[in-house]
Amino acid sequence: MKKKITLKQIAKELDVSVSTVSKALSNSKEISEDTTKKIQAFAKLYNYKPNNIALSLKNRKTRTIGILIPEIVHHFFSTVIRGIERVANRRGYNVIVGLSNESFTKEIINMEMLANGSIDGFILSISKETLLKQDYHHFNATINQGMPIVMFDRVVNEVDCDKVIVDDFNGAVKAVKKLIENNCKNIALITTMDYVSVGRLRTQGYLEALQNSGIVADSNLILKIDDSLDVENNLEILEAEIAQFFKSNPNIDGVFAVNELYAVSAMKVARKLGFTIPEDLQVIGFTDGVLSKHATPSLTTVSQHGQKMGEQAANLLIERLEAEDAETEIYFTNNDRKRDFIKVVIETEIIERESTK
Amino acid sequence: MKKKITLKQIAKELDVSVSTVSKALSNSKEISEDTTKKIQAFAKLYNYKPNNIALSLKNRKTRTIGILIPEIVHHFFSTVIRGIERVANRRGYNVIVGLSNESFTKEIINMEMLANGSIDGFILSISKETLLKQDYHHFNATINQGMPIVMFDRVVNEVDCDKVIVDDFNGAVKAVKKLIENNCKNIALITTMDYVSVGRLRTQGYLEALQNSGIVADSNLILKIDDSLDVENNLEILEAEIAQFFKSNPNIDGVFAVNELYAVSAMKVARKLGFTIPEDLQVIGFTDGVLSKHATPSLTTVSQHGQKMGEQAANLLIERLEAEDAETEIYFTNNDRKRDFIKVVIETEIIERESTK
DNA sequence: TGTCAACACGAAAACGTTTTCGTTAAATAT
DNA sequence: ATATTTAACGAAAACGTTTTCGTGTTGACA
Repeated sequence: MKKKITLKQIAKELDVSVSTVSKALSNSKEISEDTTKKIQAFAKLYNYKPNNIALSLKNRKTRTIGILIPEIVHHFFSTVIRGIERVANRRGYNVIVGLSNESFTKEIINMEMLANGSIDGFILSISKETLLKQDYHHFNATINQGMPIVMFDRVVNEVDCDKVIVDDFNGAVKAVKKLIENNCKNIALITTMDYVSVGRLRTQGYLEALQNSGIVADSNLILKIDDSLDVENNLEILEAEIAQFFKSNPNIDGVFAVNELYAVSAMKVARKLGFTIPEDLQVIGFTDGVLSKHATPSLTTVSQHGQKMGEQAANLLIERLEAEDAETEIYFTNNDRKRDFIKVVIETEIIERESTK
Repeated sequence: MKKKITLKQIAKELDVSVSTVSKALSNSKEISEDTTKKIQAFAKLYNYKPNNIALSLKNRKTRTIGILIPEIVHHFFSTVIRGIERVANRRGYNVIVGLSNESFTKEIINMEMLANGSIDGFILSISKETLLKQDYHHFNATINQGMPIVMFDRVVNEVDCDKVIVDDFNGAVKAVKKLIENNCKNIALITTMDYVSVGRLRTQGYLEALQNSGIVADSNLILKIDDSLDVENNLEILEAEIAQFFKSNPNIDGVFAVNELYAVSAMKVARKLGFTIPEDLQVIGFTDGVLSKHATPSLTTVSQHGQKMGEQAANLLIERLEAEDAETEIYFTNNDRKRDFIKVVIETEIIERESTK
């Protein structure tokens, strides 16, 4: 077992100083051609690679990005990670991921664990519990310590940082508008409780689209699911609620659901109740994932472009990190003040499939 | 912006030495009660947390685990990550993830990027391209450098390390046996090309189950999909192949597919061709993911227990890491030799849903 | 009064780098 | 012949810790 070799060992072996080895390996012209050749050959032979931790300590930066998300077994979040990883890797960064599991406490613990030097900045999406508590001190605390944060999807005005979101509002507007154009007269909304910001925005979009077309919203046509319970493992409850909803409102001919699962479940229930899709009932979901694509009938959705969000977030973060570098290196840089925080809005797009006419 | 405070700054502020501060914070009884109190109060006030990088450098271990997987937008892999993260976090470790994207080169680059001190050990699943090339030198190289590896799911005999796999063979046997018991007479297999080990094992299981029941396998009933093409984005090709397959073999009354997508696609195609499921045709897939649960009809599957695999893998790795620690700390430990490499086999389980009788 | 422990703390090394600043010897310029 | 530059290298500091080994000051004891 040959442990990784260090500069010191190379130096000893070749009977030169550590500094000489370091310089030779970086092709410093302080070192003679002969010794440089000799040292580089030796280093190559022993497959020398500088120790990352030592470099991190010296440079006071780790070139790794911390990702903190509520849940990883989730198509949307994994596409975001893929996006982040893509650009991070391309730009020479690593990513380290933490999962809050939708818990406030785990979010804090994870942040503290990573904020002590392990990473240069965060990309995160806020946990449900945190949104409920509306306690954002941990975000502001880490920002105050000089560690930049980029938030995506589930963001919040109370924290000053770069943000990447999808245009939930207009996405919903587009979807409902499409249903209206397709001649739906009684469009239902299946949504979550209000505290997750994205759910609220999509609900507002629904209302807006109706109003724009001169339709008065009927509160009976809005079904709010309590998503504090784990729906994935309580599918029957969800389906029962939806069934009840359809039975109380037999005139429904269009459904807009704020996520994929609700939409697919709605289709499933509706078909059992005798609806034909899209003839009797048209359905549009939000978030374009695997379910939408493979459902029967396949689901028309509002695409969220998770990967693009991840890429944008990573670019924002890295640019800020490297701007900071420049700022400390160049002494007087008043002309190049830190840029303001920006909010990137990713446009949504309707992907038409079989669940609409 | 208050940057994180260091021992040195505390020492200066309180006019003591760095060593005193360090000892006081760890409650060393070398330090008087008075100074200890004072220092701890000050540290708490300024929210002192030791710098992780410095600790890593000093201890020559990072308490972080490197995960290297072919793809993250994939239900199975994300459940594995969830499992790893769960136990890693519980045992005080972080996880850093790299994606090989099924590419040999990216796998190597990622490994080298992480192996230079950033992590203590790897948990990985081999990329398709690597399996094709059968070139495993990078795995053996990192192991030789003293960095332990745990492989899961896609493993290979040529590398000596701990492994966690599912019982692909017996899972397939069980599934096909179930179809036979359910009175299927002509059971088809939809599988991949042979080079991914798991596909091969599942195929063998299929053959074994047939043979056990005295049925001669019919090669016409085996459809091999070339999964080098990106099926997710070429669904039509996949479906066309399957349709052709059904048409050439109209007597098929049972299908075993080596993954979820093939199974769901088979159901979709079959229904379009007029089959009723499960009456005319019964289907079982491998890998229990979102698709299986939400398909119509929902799919009977062989569950892979991704999360459990992740947990087992993490435990194996961490135990080995901490055994190494013990070995270097206690000088004579001949009685406690390094344990042999073990292969944990996770039992599969059939989850019955609507696609079988 | 002199010896020795106990106490409370500091100095320094170590982890693996990079970089600044010497230092020596040879080469060139004056 | 003397002064100055240049080439080639080494020493040491720094990043933030922990830990080993002093060291000086007490107080107790003979």
